Amino acid sequence: MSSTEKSPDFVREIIAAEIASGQWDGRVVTRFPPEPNGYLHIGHAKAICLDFGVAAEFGGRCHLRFDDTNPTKEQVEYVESIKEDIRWLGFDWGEHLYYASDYFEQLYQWAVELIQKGLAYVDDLSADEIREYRGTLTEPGRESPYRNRSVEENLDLFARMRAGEFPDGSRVLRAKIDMASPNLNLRDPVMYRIRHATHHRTGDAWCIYPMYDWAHGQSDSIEGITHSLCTMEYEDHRPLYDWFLDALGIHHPRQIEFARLNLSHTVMSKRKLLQLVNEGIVTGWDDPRMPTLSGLRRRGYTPASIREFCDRIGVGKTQNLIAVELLEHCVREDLNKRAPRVMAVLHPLHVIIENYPEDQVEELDAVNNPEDASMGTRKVPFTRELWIEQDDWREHPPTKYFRLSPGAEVRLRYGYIIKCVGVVKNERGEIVQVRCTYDPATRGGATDRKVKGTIHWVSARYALPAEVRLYDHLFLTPKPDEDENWQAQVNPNSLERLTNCYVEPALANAAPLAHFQFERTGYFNVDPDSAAGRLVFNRTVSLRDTWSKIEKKEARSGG
RNA sequence: UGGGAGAUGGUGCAAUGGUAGCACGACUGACUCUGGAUCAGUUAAUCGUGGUUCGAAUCCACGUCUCCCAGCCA
Repeated sequence: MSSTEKSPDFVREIIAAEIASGQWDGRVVTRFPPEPNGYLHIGHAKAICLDFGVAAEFGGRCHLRFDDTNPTKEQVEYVESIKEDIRWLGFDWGEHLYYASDYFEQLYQWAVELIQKGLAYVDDLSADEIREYRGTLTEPGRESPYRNRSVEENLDLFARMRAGEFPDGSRVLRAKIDMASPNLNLRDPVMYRIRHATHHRTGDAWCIYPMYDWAHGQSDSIEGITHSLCTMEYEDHRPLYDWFLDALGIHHPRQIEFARLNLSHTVMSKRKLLQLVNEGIVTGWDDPRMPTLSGLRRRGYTPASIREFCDRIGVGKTQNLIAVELLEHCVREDLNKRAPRVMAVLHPLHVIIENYPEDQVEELDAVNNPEDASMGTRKVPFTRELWIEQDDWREHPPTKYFRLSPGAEVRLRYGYIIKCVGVVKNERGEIVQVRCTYDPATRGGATDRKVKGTIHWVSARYALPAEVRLYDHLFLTPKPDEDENWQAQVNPNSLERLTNCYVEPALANAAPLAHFQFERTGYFNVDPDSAAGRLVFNRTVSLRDTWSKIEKKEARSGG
């Protein structure tokens, strides 16, 4: 094994061993089974990369199957977004798009079969009574008084449940397993409940709907799935998964559980994400601060960076909390290679170059991406009046500050070396203008003069106004979930809108979602809110900032 | 006080009875027309106690701690 090669995770090890021993006829079929009750998030990306990745590596296939067994929570809007997000992430289910609802009739027939075998019964207990009869974690449950109805009566009642003769909640179909099992999932689990609700695909054809446990394994079986990969909380369900398949004597996939992804400074449960949306804490499922795939996409994350992230976090069984910094690292790494560089001033400060001719304009050559010469160069207009970053000028520079200050010199990126010769302040004593002179012999950096700092700039005459949205972690603490009052952890400053920014003219026609590096600042993309004449950018992630660390350290040591 | 699953640097993942390694982070330094990138280096870990063994992160025993399960959700 070469040192760069990653060792396979335990899931791939298991599958490889089975295939090597001749199981499954060498076929590997997996599935990604989302419920269309919300948008996909980065945690789903881990599962998608595993499900589709494993299938591809073993020459098999991966199905996309919507687990749509609960009409009251599901919507077509969600199925469309899920399909879009999976495609965007870079995976393809080909012909293999399925819905659990396609199997409702087969599931019904199999339920009838279990009734006939004496393995299922109709229960008239109410939901509350069923809970009461179920017992507790430490005490066994009790058998329902309806548990020993005749096969005929069960068949009749079940048929009438389907026919709509009974109101919601009046009866359920249960598997007859073991009310004393230490595994609660085996205490006669509910298979069907009555719900007179319109389903987004089957309409009003059904008023009884299968529960997850009853639908999932059998759907896997119908599709010939070999490996049903799911998260750890389903481990306790595996005995039930196996029980149904064995009772029916049908194709029996292997369920393997892995640990779900937890990411720092965010929440991942669909319930909580929905709450953030509904309560207006974010602007929608695709708010750039959300850990949803649509949010990450709008934020400027690339599919490759998310796939790389999923690859790096690995697949195991231990509960984890991945630092969001790793995700940020992955997107920087990817964007460093592909994002064109451009200059943009976020907090503008006016600079006048006193000895530069008023009417002169020079077109300076700028490199589009130093990491990739094939991306070429562009022209950037240089004029007497410029905008520079407020932070690139200090009246009283701290030590190790390499930028502009009274009497100091800096290089303007791709331009000239300038020297600060004065400032203009307003009545309140605020600096409104920095006066400089330039050295005409240093155009394009053509000099061996040593200047420590290089700063970015835009021409005041040619720059385009823009809005820039800066984002920070949605939550203040790494693990907001662990607090009952998780919403109190929301970061009130997770969004900062800068409406007075200037970008270089090359950005005039930037396409929505296009990625850029604003030199020395960070990676940004064009927000869909952007329009001609009203450019809007999102900061995907800042550049690594060594200076801010130095500054903090100096401040700490009293320097 | 039921059942299930886990525990390796700050974080995540390896090592499958034989030198505890990789990545992120943090910290040094080199280089640089981005205080970016790149390069070199440093830091830092086997939950505890016993046992088996020439040798234990790995096997055994007993503890400890964490997570999941009492939906007619998935």
